[in-house]
Amino acid sequence: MPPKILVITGPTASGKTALAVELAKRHNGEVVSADSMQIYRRMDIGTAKPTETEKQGVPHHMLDVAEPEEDFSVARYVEMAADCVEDVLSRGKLPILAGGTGLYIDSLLSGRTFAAFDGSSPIRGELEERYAREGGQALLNELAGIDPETAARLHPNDGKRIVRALEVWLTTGKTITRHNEETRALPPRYDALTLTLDFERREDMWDRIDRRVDRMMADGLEAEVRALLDSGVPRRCTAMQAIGYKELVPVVSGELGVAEGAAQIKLRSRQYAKRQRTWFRRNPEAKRLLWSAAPNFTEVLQRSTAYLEEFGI
RNA sequence: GCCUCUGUAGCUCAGUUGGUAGAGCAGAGGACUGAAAAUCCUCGUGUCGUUGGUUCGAUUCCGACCGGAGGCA
Repeated sequence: MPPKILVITGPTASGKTALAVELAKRHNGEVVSADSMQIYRRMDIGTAKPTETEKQGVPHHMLDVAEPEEDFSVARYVEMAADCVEDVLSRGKLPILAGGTGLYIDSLLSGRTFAAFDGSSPIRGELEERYAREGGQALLNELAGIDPETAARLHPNDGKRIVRALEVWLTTGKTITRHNEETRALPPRYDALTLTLDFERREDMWDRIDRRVDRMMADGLEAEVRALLDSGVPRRCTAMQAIGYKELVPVVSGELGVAEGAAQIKLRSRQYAKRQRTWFRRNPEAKRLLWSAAPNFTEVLQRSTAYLEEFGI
């Protein structure tokens, strides 16, 4: 039986950080972050990275492990996070995986492997160029001759996935369909109890998001973005695609008003939360913890503890 | 007070030479295997401001009225 771990997830601003810390204190745990943007250093306010005060002395892993100008990836995340989890387990403590990046969580738990990827190879760049020049349908037709299954499920506009499917074929000689079959057959790496936080009514979630964005702006998010740009972080890198950052680039350069920028962040956060919910909904095993109009932390803690006992942690 | 423009989907606006209407944004649902806070797909009936008139038929033409914007006094 794979080792047991606890997973806390949910849409943005649903209280994952606070619950993770509370449960860590009660169950001798350490937090392993599962957040695709909190991995970057110097991006604290906009990613809602837990502060020292919020951590309450509980060790946190997978925060600040990359520079903003670096290109991070799921594969790297799984590799590093797995080491963290092993380390926590080896010290006899409970790993608590907490974060909102569904792909990272699922990949780590399932023991999924990723097809080889050579960052120095020109293959991806060439495919992207062909996609731009010849169009998605042309590449999709080509893919259909190699991997008809993948070609059938991809849309001509889904450039990213078409390019990756061809890239996997060209670099490994194996279709991505074949690779997926193999990796799905692997046994799960961990036996996870997943707690999914959410709101009963989405208006309450929107409220929380709005208030959080207001606080971020008051805490100096604009200055944080400016500092990143001033230090030479490229506008087009992965880190600058984070919500709260890309919206403030035009504010820093004076092309957009602060109020308009903040409104954009709120809007994009709501849309992001919706996508997260779609992802989490497809895990039928997860225990859902819903906030009612007035968040009741005591009750959620009680229920979490009951789930933990039932699960045998 | 007079003149001009304007009132169509939650918002911004098209449009119908008279046969009850459609885009963008917002919103909803879904997908997702090395960018994932990314990327991609699907979904558009609403007293066409109100009320009379003309007409077989009006959201479309005409009048009045009620909002809004601008101009002249």
